[in-house]
Amino acid sequence: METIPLRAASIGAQVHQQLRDAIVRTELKPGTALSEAEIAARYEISRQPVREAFIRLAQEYLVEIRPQRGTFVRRIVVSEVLDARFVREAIEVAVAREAASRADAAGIARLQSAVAAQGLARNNAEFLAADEAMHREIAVIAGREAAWRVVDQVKAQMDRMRYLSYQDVSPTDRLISQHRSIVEAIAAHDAERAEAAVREHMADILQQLPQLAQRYPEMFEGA
Amino acid sequence: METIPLRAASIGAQVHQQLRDAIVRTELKPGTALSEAEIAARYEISRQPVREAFIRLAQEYLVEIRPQRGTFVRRIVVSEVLDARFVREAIEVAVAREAASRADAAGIARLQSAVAAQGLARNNAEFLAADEAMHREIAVIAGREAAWRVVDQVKAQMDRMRYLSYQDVSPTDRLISQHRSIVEAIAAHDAERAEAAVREHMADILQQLPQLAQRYPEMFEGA
DNA sequence: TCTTCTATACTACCATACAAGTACCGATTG
DNA sequence: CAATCGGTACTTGTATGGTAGTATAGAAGA
Repeated sequence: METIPLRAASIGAQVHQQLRDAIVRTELKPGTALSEAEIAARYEISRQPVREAFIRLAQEYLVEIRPQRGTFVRRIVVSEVLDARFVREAIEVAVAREAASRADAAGIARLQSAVAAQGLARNNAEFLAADEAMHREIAVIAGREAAWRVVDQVKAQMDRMRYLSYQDVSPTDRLISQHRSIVEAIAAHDAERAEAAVREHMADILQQLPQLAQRYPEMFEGA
Repeated sequence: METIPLRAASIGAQVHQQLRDAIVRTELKPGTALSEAEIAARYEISRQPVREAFIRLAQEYLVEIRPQRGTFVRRIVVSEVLDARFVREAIEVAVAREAASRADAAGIARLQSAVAAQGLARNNAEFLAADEAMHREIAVIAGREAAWRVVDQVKAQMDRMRYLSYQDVSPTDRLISQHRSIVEAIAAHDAERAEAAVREHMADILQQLPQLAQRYPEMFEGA
């Protein structure tokens, strides 16, 4: 048995990953100017890998490259967040329905423990991680991990908004109880109820959007 | 009134666009080896923009970059085509329902003429272009152009398969009549019927997939 | 004949240098 | 004082050279 060396990812890919995380968690605030040279200096690498990371990020709508001017973390656009929710809801509803019809005992157990883990999260970031893990698990059960990849990309815009509410004002209890409803519906192999539960959940996630847009106007696009 | 200069896209972006088209139309066949140097020479540019185009294509799952080995047009994977269809159906159903509830007279007229145009297509490529135009128009009517961008990216895998059937064996008549059903449902503001029509349509699009996989085994992945 | 080694010709990756465009600050001029 | 011009310090875009890893063909050896 040979251990596959697990090729180290290219520098460009690593930089992309790190910047992406920082942007999604709003450690890099919307509107911030990035610079190939500055980041290259910080990591002690050349500009080229950084540039390639920027290209990847631009394709994900996380930064905007303005030629000869600069590269900027894109501001949050309310309409884009709503569009992301629309797409995510459409996909996740379909995924949840399939999960409801295909879930076995082991999968249901994994879902239940995933929900339980959410109650233990002690801050917003931990909760969001547990949240994401559960949604992904539903996709796995449905045999639609590929669909999750699409959701994962689309929901980045939503996540930026959610990370802004770092105070635990967010009603995590309500979200958890919604998660519980979804899991129960899947466990009962009830596609209709699963769909309804997912839709209700999606409607709630963006509850704070208007307040946040008002509170951090410099991070949002428009007037 | 000043004419905006319309900045020329960077070379890298242009190369990306051209290669993407060629791949989706299967002019560049699945499995083909690409080469930074070779393409750079053909366009008489340097390797760097070509490399950046490769990175963009890799992120769209159209090519696979194998470090120090080469870059290859990804072979068509049947399961990925089916996954693409799943995601596309989920989104387009939601879009069609919204279109049904919001369509006005002008939009309906545009849809009807789009369907009419499909009957005039004289080859597979023309038909597919008209097909795409109509689906996009539905998204416009629904006010969900952003959702269409996601569909557009996901459906590239499906399109490669469809372009393979360049002989007019494909039952375009049937597809057109399905399109007509979708338009009628939207015109009647009947979301339920629109959803059903879209689902039926999506089921039909991949009808030829098994035959194509058997006919062009070198373009498909797996045994 | 079959296997193994070696030279060679690729590949993508990274660093560096240069080019071209933009923003801004300050001096100069009306 | 206001407006304009010009230099400077940025920015991203492109070209090129060098590096390390991979595949392959052919020679040498068993």
